[in-house]
Amino acid sequence: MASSHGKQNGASITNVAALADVSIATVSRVLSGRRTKDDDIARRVRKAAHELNYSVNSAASALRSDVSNTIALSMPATSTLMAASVVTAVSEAASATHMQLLLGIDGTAAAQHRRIKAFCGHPTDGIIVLPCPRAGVSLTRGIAADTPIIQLLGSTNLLRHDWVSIDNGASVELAVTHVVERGAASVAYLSDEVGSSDGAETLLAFQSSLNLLHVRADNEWITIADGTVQRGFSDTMRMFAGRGADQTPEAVICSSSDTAIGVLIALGQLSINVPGQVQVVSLQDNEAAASSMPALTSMHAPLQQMAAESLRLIANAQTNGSDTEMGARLGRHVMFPRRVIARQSTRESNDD
Amino acid sequence: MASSHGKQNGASITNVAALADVSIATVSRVLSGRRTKDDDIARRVRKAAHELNYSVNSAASALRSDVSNTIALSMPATSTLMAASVVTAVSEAASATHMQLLLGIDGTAAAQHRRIKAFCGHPTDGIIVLPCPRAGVSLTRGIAADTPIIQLLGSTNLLRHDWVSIDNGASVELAVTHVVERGAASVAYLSDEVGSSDGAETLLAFQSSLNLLHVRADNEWITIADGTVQRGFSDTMRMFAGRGADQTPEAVICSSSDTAIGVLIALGQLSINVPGQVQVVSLQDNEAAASSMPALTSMHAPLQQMAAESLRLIANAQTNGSDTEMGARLGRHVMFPRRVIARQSTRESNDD
DNA sequence: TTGTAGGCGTTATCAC
DNA sequence: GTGATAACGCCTACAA
Repeated sequence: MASSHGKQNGASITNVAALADVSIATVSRVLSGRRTKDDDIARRVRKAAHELNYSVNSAASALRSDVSNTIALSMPATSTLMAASVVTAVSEAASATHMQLLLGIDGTAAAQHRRIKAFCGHPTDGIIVLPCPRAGVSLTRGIAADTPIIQLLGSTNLLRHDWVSIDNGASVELAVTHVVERGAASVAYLSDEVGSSDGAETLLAFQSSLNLLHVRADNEWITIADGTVQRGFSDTMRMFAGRGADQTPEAVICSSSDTAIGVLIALGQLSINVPGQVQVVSLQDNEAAASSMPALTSMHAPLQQMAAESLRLIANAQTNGSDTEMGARLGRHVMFPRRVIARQSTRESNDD
Repeated sequence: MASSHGKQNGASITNVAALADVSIATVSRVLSGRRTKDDDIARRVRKAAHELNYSVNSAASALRSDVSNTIALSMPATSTLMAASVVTAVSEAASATHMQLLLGIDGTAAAQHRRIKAFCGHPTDGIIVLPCPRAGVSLTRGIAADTPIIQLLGSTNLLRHDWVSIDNGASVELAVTHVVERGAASVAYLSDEVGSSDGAETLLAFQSSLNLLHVRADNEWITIADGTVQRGFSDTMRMFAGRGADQTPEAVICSSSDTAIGVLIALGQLSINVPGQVQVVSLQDNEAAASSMPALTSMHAPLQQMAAESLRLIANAQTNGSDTEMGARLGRHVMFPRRVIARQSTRESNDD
């Protein structure tokens, strides 16, 4: 008769010990790798465990050892591709270190606050937090847990803990460098709304890159608007229609991939060759970028590395403990620039 | 001095009991709502718990009671908007029932198999599985757990358990009905590749809808290709350029939103009014659909309801237990049609 | 209604 | 290196 509860497969460490004819302590040691030798006993234990389809009850393990091999991830409720990529990256990083991943998605800062608090109650080795768009510094107020918390992404360090984020300035500089290395001497920039600090920071970095790399950019080549396909289409029509090559930029950098695809379609209508006459780059990748014609060169955050770094910081915080004074501490800040994914909308490098 | 382990906030049920001057049993009962009265004792307990920032140790709770309030979700590693929406929906459904969510993302069927097995080891009340694209029926081979497993989405029932999926046929019929109710008598269909069984099923259902609703669709109005913006643009140019109104469809249905946006841009170039002369609908929603000009009417799966239904099936399976014979059982199959999100690219309904 | 005590499955501590 | 035993924090019969 099966258990009437949601109980797991009946096999426990006791059954394995009985079958292997050893003590439960030995079973525990063999299966957790705390035993060096690989003799007959070890084999017997592993065989018994396999036969019984045994796997440790992580609740009991966590209860006794205070190590849960579980990390938690708290995110805002944005159904964007970026969010999906973050989840995937963190999940893979967790798997790589044999950790389970607990996920909580919340729409408001208040809900996220409760979520983080609940995570602290769970036996969790660490918590990764992507702050809600409009969250304040009170996100971890009143949460005095020993559990290490680290912030991933976001524009400011809300949690006052370790922080892993994107280097927007370095990213746009890399984009400009990319097209310049491939022969462009003048660049247009179709910017996001600068309401967000990210947008403003990126625009600023773009302008300083111009000086740094001796690139021309007329004022009317820098536009600020939404990130739609149509915006890219209309901006490009206005910028390129009926003008000679010396009155138009040799490269277009867009904040969003959708905008860049609008640019590609408009240039196609105008019979302007990409990447021959004009190169196009997007600062952010999306699903459509790889399948556009020509395929769009775009940038994306190295989320795998950022997730791995987050886990490293958690592991590090655990060994260090909270022995350091926590007064006005702001934690480490690790920044990663986006990487260029070179596709057909930019030329072969001159360096090759 | 803080604990040197990754230990949680020091407060345990014993501390709360001491501070409230009651026994731990009373604390447990009050906090789990198993005590009806709301007298002074209950208040004292809650106050003490709050002051100590106490939250139950779920590992201990799960160990003792065999109910973990945790469900697991196993997904393939596709960084798509759909995947993000599924995760969000399941997370919200879990939160609504006060469940924690354990997430595992895997790229291969073999990895997913291991993942599901690992989930069974954890104290988990149920497992929701989105099968990897090319997974076989061996996905749960050798996993004889009492933990209920249910399949979410996918084209075939791989797990031979309860299954919650999308009704593609009903969805496309709803799309055709939508434009017909708004005055269209002829419809074009820009289909996905029919390599997937989903695509073929949808195309078939589209054709049967034509008869059912007495709608005209010339052969050349039905095209099968990729789901890009450019495809929509070029198909539309070919279909509409230089033709009179009696030679063109009054509505265009697209499998993908990107394709539909290409259609919108092309119709704009041809000065054909949307939705006045031609209505446009996409069978799938994406980020860009709401911000296109005009905003794109599209469909999306009712993932919140599907997630809630999944949890309901899990809860149901728990009470039923595995007392029913498991021989050739295939489980219940619950199908949901996509819903129409009416935006500007289709007209006001005649019924209004 | 309340308190007491036993046990969930595992790991840590101790003797051997 | 091995085995007996005590904890981990909580829930729940059972007794009061």
